[in-house]
Amino acid sequence: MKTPRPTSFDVAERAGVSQSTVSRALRNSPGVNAETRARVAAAARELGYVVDRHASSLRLKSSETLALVTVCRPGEDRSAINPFYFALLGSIAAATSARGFNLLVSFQESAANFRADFVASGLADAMIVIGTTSNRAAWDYFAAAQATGLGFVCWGSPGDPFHWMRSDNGTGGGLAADHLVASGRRRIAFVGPQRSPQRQFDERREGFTAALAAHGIPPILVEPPAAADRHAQGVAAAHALLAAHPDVDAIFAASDMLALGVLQGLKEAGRRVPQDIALIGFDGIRAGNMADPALTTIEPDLDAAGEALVAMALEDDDFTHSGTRIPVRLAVRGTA
Amino acid sequence: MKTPRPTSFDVAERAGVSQSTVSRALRNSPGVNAETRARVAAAARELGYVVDRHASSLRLKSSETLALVTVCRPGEDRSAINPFYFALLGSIAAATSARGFNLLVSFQESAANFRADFVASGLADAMIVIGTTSNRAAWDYFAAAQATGLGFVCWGSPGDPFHWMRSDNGTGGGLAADHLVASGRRRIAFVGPQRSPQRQFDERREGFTAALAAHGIPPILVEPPAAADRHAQGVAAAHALLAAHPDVDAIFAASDMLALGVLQGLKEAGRRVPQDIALIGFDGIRAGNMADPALTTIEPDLDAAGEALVAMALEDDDFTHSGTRIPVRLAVRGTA
DNA sequence: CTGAAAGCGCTTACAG
DNA sequence: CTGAAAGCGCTTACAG
Repeated sequence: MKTPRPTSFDVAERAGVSQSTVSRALRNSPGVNAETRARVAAAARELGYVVDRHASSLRLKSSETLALVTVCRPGEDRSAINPFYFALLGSIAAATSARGFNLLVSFQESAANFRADFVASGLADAMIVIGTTSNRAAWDYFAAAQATGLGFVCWGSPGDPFHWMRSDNGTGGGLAADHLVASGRRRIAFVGPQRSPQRQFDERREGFTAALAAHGIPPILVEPPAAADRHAQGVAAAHALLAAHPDVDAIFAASDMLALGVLQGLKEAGRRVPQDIALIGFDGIRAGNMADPALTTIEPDLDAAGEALVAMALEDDDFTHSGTRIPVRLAVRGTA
Repeated sequence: MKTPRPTSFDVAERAGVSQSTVSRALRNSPGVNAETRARVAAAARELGYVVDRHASSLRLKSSETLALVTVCRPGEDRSAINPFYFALLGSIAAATSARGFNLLVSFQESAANFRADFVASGLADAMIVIGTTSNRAAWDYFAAAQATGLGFVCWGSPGDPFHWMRSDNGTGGGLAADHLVASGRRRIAFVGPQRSPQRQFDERREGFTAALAAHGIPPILVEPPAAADRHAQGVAAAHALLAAHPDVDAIFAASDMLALGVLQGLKEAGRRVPQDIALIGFDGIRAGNMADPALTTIEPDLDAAGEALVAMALEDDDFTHSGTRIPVRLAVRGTA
């Protein structure tokens, strides 16, 4: 596994040129004779030579690498991470790779593995932080890191001091409300955190209630009971809602995981979806599409989200795009 | 964003020692006076100094980084990647981080972004390749890369020349068969690729049919029709199976995504699950748990898989653990 | 226990 | 267009 790797000096010797010429030829610097360049390329190929990225990065003071931190729930199994974040990770990876950059990922959940030194150590040129906003300790840690001068970009809305980007939540909430009202629903509930530090849930609720108000409908607001994860919270919330408002005929859940839990709760209670109760989620996760019926949802443009996050992290030194909204659309499927 | 970072010389000056002493103190080298060490640590903290990983890696010839490549289906949206691979990615990340290593991830799908030079460039110390075995071009590329001397570890069974690790598929197939027979099923089908290069599907089928044979039951074998993804293949396979064998009373699908598609197809055809037809999948993806009814499945121990893959990639220079089987268990939920 | 110095493998200003 | 040389920021053998 450990044959000493060839260096640019080995390539130089084989090509019969100096080491500096090898470097120039391989970096496509201007002013290298075409024939020389070809000879160097051939020698490099024959030797299986690849530029040492550490030496190169050290010299250039840039690593062409982006660090992506995903904040997890403490104790959460890695395979249980909200699939929305995995999907966002995928779109960030695509945007990173399109720029020829590498992506360093890190899942963090507690003081035992909090780390924000990717940029400080030169490992990465910029950092993006995504993941659950429910992990207070993690966000306090990153707030402290930011206070020391480290700039990074967040998805969601963990708090005011951060540079962030998030879905156009208000518009999404409005789309959900309009769709439910247009399909004849009148006793409409919002299931989602009301007193959370997570601004995006407030925005979804506010956009939703504002649109309902325009139709003269006051929403039923349901705070999901505490539970192991969003799905379990949704199940419990459905039962609580039905107990307090048996005549509810539509529900907008603040996230798909919550909505999938609500769907299960409604079925357990013998309610038919969408005949008895219509249901709309938020996020567009794939599992929603495989639910029965398939979950109608507000779907952010994930490709746009990944692209915008990476662009802001890598190219927008002053974070002038902080606060940008990612467009959402209503994806009508089976539940509403 | 670009204040010049402090170096070990800056720390040395502040602590009133030489640069070499700073390096030793910070690396916890033996033979550094405790008081000196403390002074250096304090100076580093005050300056916000972090060791430059490129300089360090260049000197040490080791990057403490693992590269993880996920092979995708060409044209596939990043958010549509089989969630099993995201879950595996998560468990690999956990095992990597437990060793204090960094994880570099790369999603690859076509010649436009094939890359295997993470180790050759010094960026990573080892490489793991996971993802769909259906992308022939990708695996040909990695086979060629391996032929040039690059060693890496794969999940699944893309082909014989690779060092691999995979689920105990045969045992899993047997568990599925025994469970179906024990619950009284007799007209039992296997839905999964029969003529694929993907050994793990063969193994699941073989373990399944062998166990069925012990009960004197011949299986109905169904090759899923070509479709956009496994889920769509499952839907189509269910319809094809019902057309050919209307009296089928149990199905074992080669993967959860396939099973979820089968479940949808069965519902479309008006069959009740599990009353009319029992269904078992393979993989233990989270979406299966949220299906209605929740999908009974064969679940590999993902934590063990991540740990074993990372250990083999990082610590097993001769790949002596190639061929290791990850244990699986039957997770009985709603569909069987 | 500590310091001066070499060297890891590059990139590029400088000189020709 | 090409080469000799400096220097990126570390780690560690060598000397004291």
